[in-house]
Amino acid sequence: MQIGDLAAKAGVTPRTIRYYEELGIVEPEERTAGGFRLYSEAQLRRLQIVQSLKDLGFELEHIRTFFNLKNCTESGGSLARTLVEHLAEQERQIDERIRQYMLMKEQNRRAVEVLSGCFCCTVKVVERDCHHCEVYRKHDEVPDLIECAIYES
Amino acid sequence: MQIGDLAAKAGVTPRTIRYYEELGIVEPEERTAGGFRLYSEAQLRRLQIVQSLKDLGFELEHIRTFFNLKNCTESGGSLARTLVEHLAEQERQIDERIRQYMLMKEQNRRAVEVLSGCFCCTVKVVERDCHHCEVYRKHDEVPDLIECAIYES
DNA sequence: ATTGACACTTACGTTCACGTCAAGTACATT
DNA sequence: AATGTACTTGACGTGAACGTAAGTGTCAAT
Repeated sequence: MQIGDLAAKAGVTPRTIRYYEELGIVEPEERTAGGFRLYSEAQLRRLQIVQSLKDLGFELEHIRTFFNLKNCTESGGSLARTLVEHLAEQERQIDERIRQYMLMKEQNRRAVEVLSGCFCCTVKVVERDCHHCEVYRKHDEVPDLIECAIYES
Repeated sequence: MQIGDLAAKAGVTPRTIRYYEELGIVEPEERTAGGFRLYSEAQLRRLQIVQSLKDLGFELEHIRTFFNLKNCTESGGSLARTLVEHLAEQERQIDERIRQYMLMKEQNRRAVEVLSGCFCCTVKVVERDCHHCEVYRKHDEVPDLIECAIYES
């Protein structure tokens, strides 16, 4: 399988594959006498794994270290532990990301709530009876829609 | 308040503030005779709003148009809808990401389980007589990423 | 008046994940 | 042997959000 075929199957461009090779993420299984890269299903699977990891928000450098981890045989029997440690660290990062997303979600929810429920908070319009706007009117400020959305719930 | 003070209060660098000014997001309230930018609490609040919007995934260019939109009366109430739509889409993406992370966490947990309990599961070694390996091989349950780590080389 | 801390503009540098040429080479088919 | 397509390496380009440096000016205080 040449690089173009692999690229098509993996849904990426040849450039992407060469870039990954440059980073040490995917190596061609072999080369033709003329220098053409040749791949097998194994590389396709690896590319798919890379896509998954990318979708999860991991950077290519991180992905590379993950793949390299298993190529380091000198650690001998402790490799299992190394992997476990790596995975533990990964889990901490996942937890942190989930926490961040939860926070974003909460902010998001509040923003949507305000924007949906408070139609008086439109451009340059200050309704007299709107609680949200009232705060701003007191300070003689035209309510900023976005301010209102983010901070007043 | 000079740019350095504002930057400190907003938790950004002066460069960032100048950059925002360049983009038309934050203008100094006035300038000294010598050209120093002077700010008030209003600009601090706006910077905080920008941070919030950034956290919500908006790009600076997008943020700029939002701020500009509120100064243009003809947009009427459509700005609120635009924002709500964006936030709804944003929420879907957040949910999806959280779901993915949860999946990954589960995969991770199982991988740690295997690796901790089964020391034969080192790189390139899948012991035929290993109970743990056998179980996971039978049920084809070894998670993708870790399968790669354990079974491939 | 001098110092030191801060500010000013201009402009090039950085990171990430590739895109996009360019000039030349290889492979498969006719 | 000729053709057409895909491949090769190398190098420069992209965009978002700033970082960093150079050279110079300003402000408040001593």
